[in-house]
Amino acid sequence: MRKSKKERQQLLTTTIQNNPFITDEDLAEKFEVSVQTIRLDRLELSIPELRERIKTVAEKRFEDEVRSLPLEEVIGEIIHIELDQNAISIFDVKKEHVFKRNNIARGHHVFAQANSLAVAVINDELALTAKANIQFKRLVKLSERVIAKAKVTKIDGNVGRTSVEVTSFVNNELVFTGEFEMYRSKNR
Amino acid sequence: MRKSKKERQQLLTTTIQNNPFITDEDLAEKFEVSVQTIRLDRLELSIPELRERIKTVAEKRFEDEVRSLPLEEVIGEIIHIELDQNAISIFDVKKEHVFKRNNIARGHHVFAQANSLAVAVINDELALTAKANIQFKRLVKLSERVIAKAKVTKIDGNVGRTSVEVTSFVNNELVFTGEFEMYRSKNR
DNA sequence: CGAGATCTTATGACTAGGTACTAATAGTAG
DNA sequence: CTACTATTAGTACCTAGTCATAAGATCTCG
Repeated sequence: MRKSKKERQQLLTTTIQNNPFITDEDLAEKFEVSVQTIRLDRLELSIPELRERIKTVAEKRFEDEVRSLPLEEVIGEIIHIELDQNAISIFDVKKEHVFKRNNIARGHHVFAQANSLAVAVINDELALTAKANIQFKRLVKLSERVIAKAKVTKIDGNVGRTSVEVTSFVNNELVFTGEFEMYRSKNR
Repeated sequence: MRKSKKERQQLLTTTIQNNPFITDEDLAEKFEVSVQTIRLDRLELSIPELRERIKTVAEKRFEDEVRSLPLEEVIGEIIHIELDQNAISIFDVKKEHVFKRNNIARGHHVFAQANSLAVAVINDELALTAKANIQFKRLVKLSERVIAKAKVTKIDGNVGRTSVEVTSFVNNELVFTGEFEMYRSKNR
């Protein structure tokens, strides 16, 4: 039994919400219409294509992961700080921070140092990472000393966001850069 | 300065781990090699393509969502149960379960009924949804009564997984089906 | 140094899952 | 019947690859 357009579109919305991984072809089969009709429906309903939907779900997951890092604890030792200005921390790479087979530091330790410093430099105990754009420039090895320098580049009081740039060095060689966008609780 | 293949591949692994959303083209630029070389590297390292990586991240997120539903509470009323065999529950759709504009039930309530029944039918207090393959067949409306029937289709003691099939009806009309794969704590 | 091995690059054919556009057909209402 | 809406089909193009082949560049070792 064929459904009315109105009915089909409503069920389509629900179906996609509950399974973002479904192709237009499978939807066409499920609703007993052509692929083109499904696409017209999606267009009308402003529902993005499969890959875009998947990407959106994945980005949420990625954000979740970035956020769930242990922010309470500063990774490394802060040797200088001017709140809402800049800060510097030192992190010595130890055995437990590296892969056993090659003594290369796991990426997330370097990231964690930078991220926690980005949090610490903000004059707000409840600051939280909203977004991060990061780059690893060079491998970091066992026994190396990572110097992270954080600089607050923008404070936007209206939307409660603060931008922090972190660069990390080993012996004056750049090993990591990150641009962090942070929530501040004061204006949230 | 160009890196050795070995060095490049190690850094490539880390870079992708930390940013699964990066294209081969961006990687090629970053490492100052051709796109083909990046692809050969990925092949050698068994790192999947962008879209596959994104899908994997998204699937994890989706699973997280399915799992984070409130499983402790049975949605609806259980009117029949034979543990590790089958079960039936009733769920009356109320005002708070529907969209205001059209009185159609939000998909996740129908799912939650089925999922919680799948949990309840298992003779294990700590059962958890590992995976679900679900289909909405028909819209469910305000004041309709959803009858969910769960059947345990497979108990695999070795890997601690149990399969449960749930079908939901309104006035004997099929509105939802789901196949749930559950963790059981006893053999986990 | 030269040969062989390894690595890198380029090209072409193909895939999946679309978007955008055009046009024809079918169904419905006045 | 006409006008409108809904549906279907087809074409050209896109992105981000995979796979295969082959040539060029670089490295290593005798």
